[in-house]
Amino acid sequence: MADPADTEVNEEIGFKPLYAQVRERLMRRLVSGEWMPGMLLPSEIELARQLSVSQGTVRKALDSMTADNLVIRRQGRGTYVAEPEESRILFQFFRLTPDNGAASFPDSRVVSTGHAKPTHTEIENLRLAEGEQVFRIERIRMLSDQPILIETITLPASRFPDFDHLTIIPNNLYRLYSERWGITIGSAEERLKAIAASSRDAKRLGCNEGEALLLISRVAKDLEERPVELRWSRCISRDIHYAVNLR
Amino acid sequence: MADPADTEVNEEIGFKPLYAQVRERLMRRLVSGEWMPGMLLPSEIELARQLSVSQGTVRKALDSMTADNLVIRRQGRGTYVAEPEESRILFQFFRLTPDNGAASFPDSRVVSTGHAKPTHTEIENLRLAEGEQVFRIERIRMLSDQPILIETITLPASRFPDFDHLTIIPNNLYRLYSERWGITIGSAEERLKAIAASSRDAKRLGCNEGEALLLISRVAKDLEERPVELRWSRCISRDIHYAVNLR
DNA sequence: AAGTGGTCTAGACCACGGC
DNA sequence: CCGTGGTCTAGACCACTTT
Repeated sequence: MADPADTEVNEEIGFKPLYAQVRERLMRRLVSGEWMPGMLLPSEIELARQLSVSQGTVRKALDSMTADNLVIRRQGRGTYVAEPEESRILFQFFRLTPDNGAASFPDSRVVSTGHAKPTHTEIENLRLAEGEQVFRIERIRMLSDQPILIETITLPASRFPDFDHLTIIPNNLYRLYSERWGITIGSAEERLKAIAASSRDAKRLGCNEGEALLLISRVAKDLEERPVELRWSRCISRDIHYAVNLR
Repeated sequence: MADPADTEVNEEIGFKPLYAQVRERLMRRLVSGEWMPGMLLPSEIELARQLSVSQGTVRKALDSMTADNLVIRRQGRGTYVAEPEESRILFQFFRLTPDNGAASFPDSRVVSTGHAKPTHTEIENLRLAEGEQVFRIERIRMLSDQPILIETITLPASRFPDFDHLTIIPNNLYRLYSERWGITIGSAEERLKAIAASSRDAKRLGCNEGEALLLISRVAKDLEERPVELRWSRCISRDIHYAVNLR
């Protein structure tokens, strides 16, 4: 029962190590909603028994999921599904940092919301089907009461039914996606450019028209790597920078 | 001999797993220059014998070094010290990508070079000692013959003796650092802002004064995490973006 | 004391590359 | 063919957390 060839057929060129197959089977249970954020997973030994592999193989699968921030392991307690908790989101998905001092979660003020027909860019980035509608949110975010950025968030209406029924839009959207629609954001791709502030953005941000702004466009993806959210942020980078670690 | 406590003293709170100790011992041999880029390391079994640990422990140490791009493992051949080769550098340290098309290594044209007294910023970022001199390079980089960025590179003169004796300054500086001074760049921290083009930069880049530019400031570090190079790049981001993957 | 993840070992077989 | 790294297993002990 320990032979890789026993548990799954290896046809043609497509060999996959057993631990990768185990990871996929665990991922399926995550995606299906069987294991919700915050929940305790079965122990390594129990999972090994269920999947008919050794504890070491389960461990290697769980280690790779830990590296991707999908689960959190605590010695003596067990393995938990990662939660979209503020401090983690801040660390993982928010790269803006004050030039002096530590990063913190910025407050938000919603400017507008509503359904719309998607633009060409939105259709491409969110891989929308023909005729699919989107929901847009525009909001201003501030650090210590200073507006620092204005962002336009676009969601495929089909994956977020009744978004417009929300009475309030919380600061931490990724937690909302998870709790209300069971959608977990697992990764994101960001692209940065420098642009000149439009008169509209300048007015909202309280800066000069034509001032250089950092434009951050983000495509956030779920656990199956499907694009879920498109976000355009225009940011005053006078006292703030975008930080990246290269290794 | 397999007991962690045997091989190194674990005092007070400072426990370190055996594989981490092995990694440190291997790192020491890398840093010392015993193993130069491109060289073949001893096999896992041989290293295990030398260090009196199991092959699995050596493997865990080498795996973590692989994750940090310090060594490259090839099944059937062996484990090699990573080289500052163009395609790898491009992937690891160069995040600028054309909006349409793949990234490529930009050409360079040196504008000026010379020794100088460091600025306050340079002293801080490079952690220079009192009175230490720096060497500065200013160059323009182009993609398909279009100037896209101008960069100012600052090096501590003490770590790069006779830099001014160079007849030509190659495009791939990190390979030069490695071959000429045995300095390997292992990681870098980048900070991005949007700024308005100065008249000087505008002239050199062929853009309008006041146009929004992407400012990228990078501190590159050696294998011991000591800062080695400071680089300020001002980039025209009209048809180019800075790409980041968040996971 | 019992259960969990974390570390370490030893041995087996496989896939790959060069002889 | 042999030696390499890659995978998988089984079993031991450790450190941590809860009961």
